[in-house]
Amino acid sequence: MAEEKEITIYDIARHLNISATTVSRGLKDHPTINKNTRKKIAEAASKLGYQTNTFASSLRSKKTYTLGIIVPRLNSYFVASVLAGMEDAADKDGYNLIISHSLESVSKEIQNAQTMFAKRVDGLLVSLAYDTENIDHLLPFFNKGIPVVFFDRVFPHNDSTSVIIDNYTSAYQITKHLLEQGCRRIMHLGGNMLRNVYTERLRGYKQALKDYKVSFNKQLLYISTLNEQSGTDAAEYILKMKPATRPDAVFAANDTAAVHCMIRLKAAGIRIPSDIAFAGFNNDPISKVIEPNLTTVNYSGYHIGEAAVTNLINHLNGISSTKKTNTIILRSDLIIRESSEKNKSL
Amino acid sequence: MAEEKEITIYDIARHLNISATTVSRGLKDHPTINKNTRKKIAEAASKLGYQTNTFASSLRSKKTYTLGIIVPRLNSYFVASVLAGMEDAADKDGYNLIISHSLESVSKEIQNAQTMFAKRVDGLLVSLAYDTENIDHLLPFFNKGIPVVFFDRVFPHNDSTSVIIDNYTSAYQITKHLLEQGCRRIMHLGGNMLRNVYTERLRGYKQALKDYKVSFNKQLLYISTLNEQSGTDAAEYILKMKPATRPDAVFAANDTAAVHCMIRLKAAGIRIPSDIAFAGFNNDPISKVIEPNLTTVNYSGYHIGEAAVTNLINHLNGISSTKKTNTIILRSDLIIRESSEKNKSL
DNA sequence: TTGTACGCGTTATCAT
DNA sequence: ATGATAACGCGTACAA
Repeated sequence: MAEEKEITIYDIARHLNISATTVSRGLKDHPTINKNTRKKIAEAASKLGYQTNTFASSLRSKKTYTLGIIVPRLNSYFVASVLAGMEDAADKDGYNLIISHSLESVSKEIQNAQTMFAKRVDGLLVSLAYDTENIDHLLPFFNKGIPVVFFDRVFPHNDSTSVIIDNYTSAYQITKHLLEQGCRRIMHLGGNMLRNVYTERLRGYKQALKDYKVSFNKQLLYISTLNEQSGTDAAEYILKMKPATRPDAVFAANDTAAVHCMIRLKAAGIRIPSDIAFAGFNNDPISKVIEPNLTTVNYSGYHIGEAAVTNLINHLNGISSTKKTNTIILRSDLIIRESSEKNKSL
Repeated sequence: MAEEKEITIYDIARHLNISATTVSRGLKDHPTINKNTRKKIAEAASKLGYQTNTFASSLRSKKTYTLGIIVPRLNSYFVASVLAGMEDAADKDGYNLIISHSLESVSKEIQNAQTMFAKRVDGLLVSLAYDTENIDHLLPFFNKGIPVVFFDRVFPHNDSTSVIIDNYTSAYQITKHLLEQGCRRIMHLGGNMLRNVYTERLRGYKQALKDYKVSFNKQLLYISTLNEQSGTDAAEYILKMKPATRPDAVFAANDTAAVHCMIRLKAAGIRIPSDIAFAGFNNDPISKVIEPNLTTVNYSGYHIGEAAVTNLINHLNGISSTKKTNTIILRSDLIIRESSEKNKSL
């Protein structure tokens, strides 16, 4: 209840019989301040319980030490890992995060971008919504010179850095792996073709087929939102096919779809991997729980988040420029588990 | 590169030949402003591309429209759901979230609290770290009258609201269910006894045993951090017991521990539920993937987050007081799946 | 090395 | 219904 007045640099100044300017400088280790005075200022500050007023500071300096983050959805294990990495990297340099989600819709994404802009974030980190077709809503940032870093679901843009993994190669490897297991009718569960991650995974899939002289079959491409329901639906789609034309393998663009497709197929008596081999993408916790364990691509959301923020902060500090480093590609590895080991099974 | 100057209310004022005061009032729908002037102001504002400077506003009004959130860890499905609920509720009233994680350690939690305080958040939402023993680090908030809302992992405090579920009753119900399946040697995998959620779950477990005249056996209580490794370790612990003294059921305080304990036991040839029945807590996605599907307690992180933020904002608006509503208990339901249906199996 | 004086953009107070 | 003015707390050009 005691509405105590805030301690300001003036209080410290008065306390020490020096000027507020000196206090201001002393507090941020300005080079021209006497070591002794600086020490006295620090002591007085902590004694009086001084706390920098970030608004006053931001108002003057135009710096907020706040980064804006827009993710498609908060409740996903991958996104949560990314945020953890971002928070750690930001914290290390004294930055805070303002986080919002687009719920996979452009309109909310636009609104979020406006909020971030109004809040004057020092930089923006974005993973695009499912249906975003252009990035006009980010123009205010570009025009004002506020750095934007895309991660995972990126958009080609000259002045921005993108932090991704090599989706093409990973998809290629996983498809190649299935081909080497003897699979020839490999179905692909893909996502929205507006998003690089899904087009690249499809591209890798197609290229692998080509390299193995397997022609691409449109019937074996199933595009969806890749959620639990989509996985189940894909299974129904497969079950409706004549047994002879059914796929002998499924490569899903994420683990959620793969796993729920598996569950439905298993319930229908399909054996995995002997009838149909499976592979997913993400190395989600569920991939280690499903039986048989799911072959997938592991990549660290944590490191993506960390790299994205570190790059952004470096840029803010003038250490690196977003023009110089346009794309950061993080490692991703194929993890082979029983769901695709056709030769070992039985 | 074009470092354009920001548009201020003075620019609008000049544009319309009125005073900045009027503009300020018009912009926020102050009652004493002429409808017509208000309209003109709004038009000029959008025409000139005006954006409120939140720092200047916060500096003057002492209001930040920002809520601080401290969670134990970001990368958990439950936490992610909570954040989604919080973000939606906050967004509805124009509030932003600054999110940080304690990584389950008090020291980081203390540091986070200081940052939040320095950033002058209007309110704080906290779920405590694993080893937090007191909340002295929140005293600055209490002293300054900044409302604090605890959620999930709460701490008894008179001036704060807690948003939780009835962990005791849920644990009681789940234990009762196992007892009714005929289980008599029910093992409990519990968490840190500093945290309400785990003490309450243990309490419910014990009470159910008592009501069914089953004496509590210390050997059947396994306290851990409840992560994947802990689940596996618990399984090893069980496997080391003489078969005759092994539990005939396991009730874990979260799904992660339950599932990974199951996986290890299954690998050792133990049949579930016939040899050992299983129940978890959380209704995590993995509970629907493990075979047999895991009996658990479902409760919505989303709603917890939503309720916590809504309550906090209501309090800030003076609609409700944290003194009046001290605890909000959200519904949670027992979900019975095959992992515990002893009578149906075989 | 330290101090003076002013401005950042908004809102509260008091006046008209 | 509108305006003039000061104040919020800090940072910096300029001065000493």
